[in-house]
Amino acid sequence: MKQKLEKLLSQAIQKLNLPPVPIVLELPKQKGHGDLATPAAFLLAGPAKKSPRDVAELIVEKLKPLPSWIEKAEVAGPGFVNFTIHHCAYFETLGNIFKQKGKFGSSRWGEGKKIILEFVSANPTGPLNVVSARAAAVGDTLANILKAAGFKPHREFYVNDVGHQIDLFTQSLEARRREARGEEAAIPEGGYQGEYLKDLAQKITRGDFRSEGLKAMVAWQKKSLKNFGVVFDRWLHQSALMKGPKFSKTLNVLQKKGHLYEQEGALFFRATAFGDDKDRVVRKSGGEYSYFASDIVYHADKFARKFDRAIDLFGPDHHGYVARTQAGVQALGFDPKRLTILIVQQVNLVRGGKVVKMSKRAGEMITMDDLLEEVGKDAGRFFFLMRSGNTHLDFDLDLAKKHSLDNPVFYVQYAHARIASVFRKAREYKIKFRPAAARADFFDLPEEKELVKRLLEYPEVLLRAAKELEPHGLAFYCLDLAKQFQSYYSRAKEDPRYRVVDPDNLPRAQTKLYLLKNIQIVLQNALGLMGISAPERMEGKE
RNA sequence: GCGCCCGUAGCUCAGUUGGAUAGAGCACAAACCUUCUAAGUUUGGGGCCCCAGGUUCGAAUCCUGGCGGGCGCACCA
Repeated sequence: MKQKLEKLLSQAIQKLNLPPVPIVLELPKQKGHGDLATPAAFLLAGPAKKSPRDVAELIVEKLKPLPSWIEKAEVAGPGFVNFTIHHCAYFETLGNIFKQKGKFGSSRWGEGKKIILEFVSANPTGPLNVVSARAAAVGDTLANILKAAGFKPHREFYVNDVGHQIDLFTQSLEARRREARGEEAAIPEGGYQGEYLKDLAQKITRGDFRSEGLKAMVAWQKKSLKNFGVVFDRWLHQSALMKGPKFSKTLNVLQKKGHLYEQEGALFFRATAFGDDKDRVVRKSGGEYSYFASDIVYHADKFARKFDRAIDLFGPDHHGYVARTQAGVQALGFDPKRLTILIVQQVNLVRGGKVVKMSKRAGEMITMDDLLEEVGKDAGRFFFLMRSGNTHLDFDLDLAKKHSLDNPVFYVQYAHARIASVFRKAREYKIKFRPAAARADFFDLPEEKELVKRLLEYPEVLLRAAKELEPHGLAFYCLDLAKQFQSYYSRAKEDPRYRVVDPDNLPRAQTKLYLLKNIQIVLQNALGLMGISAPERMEGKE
């Protein structure tokens, strides 16, 4: 419908001998401004040497005679052209949604390109925290969104199982074991104090502490993520990457291109040549390679594995690494645009209106497992997805676990469940839903047209989320759609024309069931992408 | 000091890439239950879009300079 109108408009502009301009069609915010509007006349006012209003008038003239699906086209305001679309045309579009079902909203924008998303990638030294949970929700949902937009996404977790932190972890674990045997032992400076190491130290009976300890931590993180609905395609261990031939090969490439130099016994990468503020150490003077070295190799490996694009989600404490990582990729000769680094910002847990203070040292931590247990997967994911990833998030624990409709995730799920409930009611009345029995002439209430307009927005919302790599638009869309539906539904109390299940008027009932089914499809699609369940009925009333 | 992010209703935040009179939820005030789920809906008040310049038909949105907040600036990962 939109495309058809765009075409008509560009034809009209051509007939006026005006230069082609990109046609923008937007949904007017104001009621009374029609269903679609274009500001095209503003862009053409200059070349035409006329006022925007006059140009708009000319365009409307040239559009005549209007096709039957356009009710009217009028000039308004300083030069907008507003179109009112016949409600039958909206009814027709429902057929598309109904036919496409779970595919409605998908596109081929990504052209089947392979895209790797690396996220969470927390150190295997302890349980996952709430920022990791946020990264998991955002990363996983982005992968789903990109898939719907025509990419082939791959989820990867990079396990940093090498280096100083791992040494500390091993030493802490050993200290806990000696402690358990009644020996005197101290956790090393900067080591890991958490209680979980006490349990772990007792469980490990054979093999070496380092590898068994890491194995247990990775398994734990894997389990936490699975409970949150996030399953990675691959867990890549840094140690494996460093053992392979790729490591020296990649560094040789940098060496040959002259991007490395030695100074004071250390090997430096000339990151400043690519926009970073400092050159970065690749091999320390002690002979060990830095974390950064392995990260460059990892990114080279991503592109060597034929991924067209790579997306990294970094935690708030790593944003100083963005410039050097981009620099590394560029120095290796890859187009830096192929790598996008997103920052997942800090999470403040709020309880009773106050930020929950956490201290890692004192062991006062709320982990991802704690959060999941307290608020559940659905609320957890929805709350993380309500905000853009790169802004700080206040996570209201009290609200998230409320089983009432103040809770946005419940509100959306309730809309879905309510539709399911209407269908159950229809069966009680022996009304068998037949989509083909829906009729345009019973699709006549203004709210119904508005609802379909909302449904038609969904593909654009989804595509936009994919382009911007921002899932929060989807969450807001669900809320808007749910609200619009609830409002429509509620009118049945005062006005029988809004009642769906009316055994005395079967065509009307069928038409409304058809509309509701389409709303349900879109809600299911959106919730599905976010990894949130779409329940048939709401339970657990408090 | 340098870099990145942020500043919109009392609070938490949207704002369709520069469009019409800036929106939602919560909170506050009021109205509606012989119902397809009131676990709901409707209405109302509430704004120097941090400040000052600039760009143009038009700015919350873009540019410059400030102010305020967060984070980062290791031969740690």
